[in-house]
Parts: sequence; C-alpha cells; structure tokens
Amino acid sequence: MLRLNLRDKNTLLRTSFLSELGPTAMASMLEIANISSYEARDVLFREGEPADCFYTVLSGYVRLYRLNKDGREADIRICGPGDIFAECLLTLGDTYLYNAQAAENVTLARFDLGRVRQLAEQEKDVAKAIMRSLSDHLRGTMDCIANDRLQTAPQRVAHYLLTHCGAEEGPGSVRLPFQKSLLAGMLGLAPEALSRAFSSLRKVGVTVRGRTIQISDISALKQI
Amino acid sequence: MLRLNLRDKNTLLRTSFLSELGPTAMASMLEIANISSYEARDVLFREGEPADCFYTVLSGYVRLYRLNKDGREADIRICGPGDIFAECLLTLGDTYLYNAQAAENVTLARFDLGRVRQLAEQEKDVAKAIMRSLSDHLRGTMDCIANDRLQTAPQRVAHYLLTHCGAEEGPGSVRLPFQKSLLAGMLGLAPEALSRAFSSLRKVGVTVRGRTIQISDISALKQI
DNA sequence: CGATTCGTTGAGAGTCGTCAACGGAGGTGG
DNA sequence: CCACCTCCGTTGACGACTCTCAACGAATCG
Repeated sequence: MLRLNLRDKNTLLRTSFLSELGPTAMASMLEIANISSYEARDVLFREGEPADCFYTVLSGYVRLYRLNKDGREADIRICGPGDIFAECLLTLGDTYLYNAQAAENVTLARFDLGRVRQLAEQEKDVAKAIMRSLSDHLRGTMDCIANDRLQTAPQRVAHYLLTHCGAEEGPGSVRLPFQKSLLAGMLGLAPEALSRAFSSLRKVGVTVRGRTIQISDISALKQI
Repeated sequence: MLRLNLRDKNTLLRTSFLSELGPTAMASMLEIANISSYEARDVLFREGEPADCFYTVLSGYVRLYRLNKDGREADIRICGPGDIFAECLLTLGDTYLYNAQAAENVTLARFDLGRVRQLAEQEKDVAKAIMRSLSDHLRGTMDCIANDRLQTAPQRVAHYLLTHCGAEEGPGSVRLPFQKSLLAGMLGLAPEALSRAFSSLRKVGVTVRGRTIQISDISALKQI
C-alpha cells in the first residue's frame, strides 16, 4: 500500500463514483480507499477467488477477461483511469466473476466491499453512486453485445475511432492510450484481425502510424 | 390497463425486485404498478424514444434488440416471467436504449421511473432492490459477452441445455419455454445456425422433438 | 382443408481465428 | 554509439465457422 499522491487523488475525486458525493460521504470513501500498484502482466485476481474489494483505476489499464476450458482468453472489459470494476459484488456474491490483469504498470484504489456496503446503508449518496455506476456499466456492456452481434471488424474499429476523435465531420485524429493488442481484445478481435481492419479502412482515409491514427474525412468513415 | 389477476400478482410478488421488500415498500410498489398487455409482435417501445417507465414481465416473453443501419436485428436480451428490464433508466437518462417487442402475447407491469426514483429516496429497501437487479443484469450481460467470444454455436447450445436441465449427470431433458427462433437470438445465432448446432449435438446424445429436448448423458454434453 | 408461419437442409460466400514468417520499435548492455 | 534482443505489429496462407439465400417439409391456426 502506498500514499495517495496528488495526481492520483485528483483522478479519484473526478471519478463518476466519487465526484457527486456529499462532503461526508466523500470523506468516508477516501478514508476507506486503499492504494496499491501492480506491474505490467500482474494478475490482480482470478475468477472464483474470494472477493473482498472492488477497484478504481487511477493510472494505467486493466484487462478483465475470462478463460474457456482450452485456456483461450476473451476480454470482457478494458478499464482505464477513472473506471471502476467488480463493484457489482457489492450485492452479488463473494467471489470474483472474471480474471483481472494489469495491462501495464497501474495504480489502483481498492475499497473493502463490506465497509462500502455499510456506508451505502448510512449515506444515500453512496447508494446512488453505486446505482449510477452499475447502470453505466450495464449500458456499456449491452452496447458491447449489440456491437459484437451487429458489426464486422472494420465497423467496430470505425465506431471506436468515431467515438474517440471528438469531432463530427471533417478530418480528425485519435491517439490510442494503449497497445493495439488491447484495443483488439476490447473489440472482441484477434490482433491480426485488428490489423487487417485498419488496412481495410485505408481506402476511406484512415492512416495509422504507431499509436496515432489520422482520419481524413469523418463523414466518410461513418458510412462504413 | 387491466386489473391484476391472481396469477400475475403472484408472479409479481415473487420477482427478485419485489420479493425482498419490506411491507410498506412492497405496498407502494404495488400501488405504482400499471398492468398492460400486448399481442405477439407488438412493439413496446423503440430505441431513442422518451422513456417514462421500466417493466416487469408477468407472462410471455419480450425481445430487447438493436438495429444496425441496414435494418438487421440483434437480440440483446430475452425477458421472461419475473424478469425486469429498462430499469437502468432510473439513473441513466430519459430515452430507451433499445427496441422492445413482444415475442408472444404478454402481460407486463409498468413502473413510472419518476415515482420509483422518489420511492428509492425514501425506502432503503427499494434502493437495495434496484442495486441487486442492476448487479444481476450486469453479471448476466458480462456472461453473455464472454460466451459470445469464447464459445461456438454447439457450445452455446450445450451450455444453455446444461443450465436449464436441472441435473448434474446422467440423462436429462429440457422443455423450451419459447420458439427456437427466440433461443437462436438469445444465443446470438441465426435460426439456421441453431438448427445445425442441434444436429451436431446428436452425436453426443441430444435428441430434439419440437420443444422438448432429450439428453442421454449430461456428462458427455459437458465435454463439448 | 387451406394458409401461414416455423424449422430444417443444402449450397455458397464472407468473415474471422490460427499458425507461421517477417520487419520494426524500443530497451539493454557492451 | 552500436549490436543485440525481445516484444509488438503486420502480412500471407489456410481453415473453421457462421451468415445468407433458397427450397422444402412440418407444424399450427383458422
């Protein structure tokens, strides 16, 4: 466990979970928070292990994934700074539902499930924050299913670019905050499939150089 | 709007949402409940429409689905008796996130979002029930993503059969509560793919006749 | 009994995963 | 500063899987 430095503290306070709490609830959550760091590829926990905490990412990225019985992995979610995960265990059960691995060096805030449950009983703000967080995740996860089932690989990539370039038309660009293999898993693709999807998007004006991606015409990309 | 008959009322009371409420909260929810019926293929609401209610299924089945811009449909969830849907709008927003269609004749209970929000402020039980419901859905939806990404069509069917036959080994049987085309959508498959998956499971002792499915050896099915 | 819907089967095409080889980037150590 | 190494990303070849379209048979409902 480490001390909470200024930048991490700001990230934590701007989290959707904490940002809308009243002063007393906020103070209680900060008091409960438990900072820890992991190195790239460290496993935070495995599916089925007894669960005592949920997490907020302060820096870096974390993979949540499952294994099939052949050992093949499938990502369920990629969590970045400000994201919260495993909070559904507040009401569900006492074992983790998936594996979690640090995709790079990460710092996390851990919150004891029991203490937050208790806090939610006393502080209406905390209960509301939990509901908001759960709703957000549910929405995002349903979006993911719909995208998986409706879109091909190039369409998924186009969709990702369009939601991360910040513009509606004209040219734009995206800087990936992580490795491409992570983006592949996030979109439910093998790394090779992501690579081929980028290639196929060249003809609509998408240029990839390392982690920076140029889009010559956002409107054209929407037609994919 | 119709009167609440005895069987529907029992279904409603046994819902995970209502069953654990205290007497006053339960009474308030029953008072808010608004019963309505739809015929097969009726559309309850469309994605993007202003939302005023969330729903509980009392009888029949409801499809939640999205459209891509070519008009192709993909099911996100199939809801049966006791299931609740669109409750994430309690905290999220004021438009529906997907289309909902009656897969057969259905009766539903509708709950006004605003009034339940208000109730959740006063009654801790209601807030807890919302959290539990959201957590359950989030878990189920994440399971769905993992299954989509890790399993082939025969594996998905086998998994469905194993979780619905109620036994751990030996022979077993499943009676589908709905049409096969609904099961196909639920598993993220075209109806033809479901049919072929059943065919391929014949060699491990799965026999299909109409809606009843015989399994000669459950342990063998687990090896798929 | 006729009509419509549902389910199955076949053929074909498209998409994506896997395996393998190659090239480049970044980091380490000499 | 360079040589080397490892990891990441790309590309090609191949195969498995599943969607689509079409036709046929079965079941259901009036």
